[in-house]
Amino acid sequence: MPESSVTLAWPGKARLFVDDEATPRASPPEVAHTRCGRGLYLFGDNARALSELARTHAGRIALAYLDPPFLTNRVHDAVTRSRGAGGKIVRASRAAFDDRWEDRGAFLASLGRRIALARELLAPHGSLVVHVDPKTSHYVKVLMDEIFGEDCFASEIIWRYRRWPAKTANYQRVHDVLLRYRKDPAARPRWNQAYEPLAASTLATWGTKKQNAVFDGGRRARSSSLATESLGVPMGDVWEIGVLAPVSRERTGYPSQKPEALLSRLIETLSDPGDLVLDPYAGSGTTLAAAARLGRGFVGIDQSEVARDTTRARLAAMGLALEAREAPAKSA
Amino acid sequence: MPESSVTLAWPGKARLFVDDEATPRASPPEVAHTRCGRGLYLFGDNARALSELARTHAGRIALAYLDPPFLTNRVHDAVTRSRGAGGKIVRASRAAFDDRWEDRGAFLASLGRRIALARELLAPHGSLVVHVDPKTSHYVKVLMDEIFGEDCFASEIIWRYRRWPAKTANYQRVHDVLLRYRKDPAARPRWNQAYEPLAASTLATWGTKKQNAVFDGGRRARSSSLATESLGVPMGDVWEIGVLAPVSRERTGYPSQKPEALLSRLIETLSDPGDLVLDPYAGSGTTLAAAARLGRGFVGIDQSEVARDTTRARLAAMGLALEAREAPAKSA
DNA sequence: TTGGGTCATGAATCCGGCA
DNA sequence: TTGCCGGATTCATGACCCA
Repeated sequence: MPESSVTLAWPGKARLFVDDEATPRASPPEVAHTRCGRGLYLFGDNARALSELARTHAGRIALAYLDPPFLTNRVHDAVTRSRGAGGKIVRASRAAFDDRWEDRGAFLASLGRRIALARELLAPHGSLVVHVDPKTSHYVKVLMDEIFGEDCFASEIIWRYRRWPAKTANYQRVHDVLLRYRKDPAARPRWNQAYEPLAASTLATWGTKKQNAVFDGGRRARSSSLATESLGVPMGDVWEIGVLAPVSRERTGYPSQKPEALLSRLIETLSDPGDLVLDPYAGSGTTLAAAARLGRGFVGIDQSEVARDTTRARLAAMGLALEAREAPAKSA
Repeated sequence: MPESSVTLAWPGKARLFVDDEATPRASPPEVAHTRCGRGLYLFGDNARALSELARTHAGRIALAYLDPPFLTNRVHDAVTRSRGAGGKIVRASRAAFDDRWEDRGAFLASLGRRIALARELLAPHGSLVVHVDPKTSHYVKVLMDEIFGEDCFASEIIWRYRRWPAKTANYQRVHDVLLRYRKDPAARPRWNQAYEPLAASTLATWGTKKQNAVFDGGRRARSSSLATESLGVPMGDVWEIGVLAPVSRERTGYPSQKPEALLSRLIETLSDPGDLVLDPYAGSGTTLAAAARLGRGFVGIDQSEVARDTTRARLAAMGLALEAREAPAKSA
């Protein structure tokens, strides 16, 4: 069956793989490379940075995590708090990233190009995860089917969270979507099996012991309970992880910050210690922090000064310093 | 922003609204209309049946639920169990529906045409829900954005279930996707607010009392706990509902049968008693049974004899009989 | 150290006021 | 009329304090 025969079409789609694309803002001309422990941080436009990495990191990335803006058509601010003279808390906000686009086509062209560039850096056993919301996920999935090939699609992961209620005549949105693709479905993938707790109904009937399917002359009989402890159910594709609490110590003030628990689960299951994790939309640096904590190397990219400063402070708090700049590689 | 500028493209997409489409099998030539209490059952090709309904039911449907095949490229069998001579259980299987397609384009053309036809039957306050899996949902969503207009998109509902764990080097799939669109975003929608239980952490801190945000001259002050009981948190778009247990009383043997709890939630929140619910892929009749139980009228359509027989038995068990055939309406 | 009670506050959505 | 802005609403949850 020719599965990839259905694709997205829009005026100007050809821009997708052209360097001179319509980005919301002028990008800084050069990419600054900085070391940080076993990690690397690139300050500059991520498309340009990914192109440069092709010379040094092709085929070396175990996990690429992309958390692009969600096509909100707004500028998002970072909020910093400090104590003023009278002990009063003073709030300041700086633009962290610009999520305004000419139209959906421009958004998809920009994202698609970066996905394709990041894909080139993946090891055969590697995978790439894109984090989106349920308004954009469908377009992005069809685009990724075209870029990767549909047989490389691995999972639609649902991140389910709880948050403040809003009055609306609709089911309230309480999930994000993570799309995972593999570089090469023929290669043995990186995979560290994780488990989640048994359902309450299972615990009531079976306790924490393993169940064993019993067959009676080809027919299914009542399962028996084994002496072995169950590890739990294999991790599913719906993850219940809390959003960052407003007063969480983890919170940096950077908008759209993701919880480290989410990234830790991805990194632990999809990479081994010592592997390299890539985040081209590094933002507050959650991916890099989680990777470092789990003994993985990392490559982070962002073009926003607020993002760079936030990440630097965050890694410094972990004892990792962004070192002095290396000479930027000449752009290709 | 011209949002609908991105659409799906495939060879032969023009077939979408043409009557002579590529269906996997020849469809029966006529549609048989049967009454059933306050309900209506149409036996025959659902595209033809929906066209016929345009003459009698245009603008009358509060909720259309479409549970099409998931592009599995297989024939799905219904299994019936009966006791044979020696008291032994004898199993028989009959083909229930054919889910083989020339390619994805043919599948989308067929489904899209039926979605467009069902849309015509919706009341202004009505909505249409398509039930798919995470492999097809993305294509269907982009198609529906084109049919309805993107501002009519209401929710991506995640149905999360638990099932027997399988060993696989991937996150196990434990969810289906339901896409909801509204006919007219300007009309006041049918909406009966439902609630789910408060989170454990909230119960621990606040009990079952409502919280109240307090503002002190524009600035945020400490929230207070009110005397009023909280109703719980408004229903979200991730629903945890068990699949039918293999031995459930509800189970009919029809493949792909959905739990009545899932349909009941949709019907209760999106329609009022006395409203009409439509299911063009009626299958085992879950939607019709749930609608009847909740005091809604229904219109069911299916072209499979197994489906019709299963539905008839199911409704009969509820005290509803499919009456003798009416004269089929002449096709347009 | 631990556990219970209290504190602080994010950000979706609606609505009313005002330009 | 329409569109923008800011106030009101409301759970969720880690931090913090104290015994």
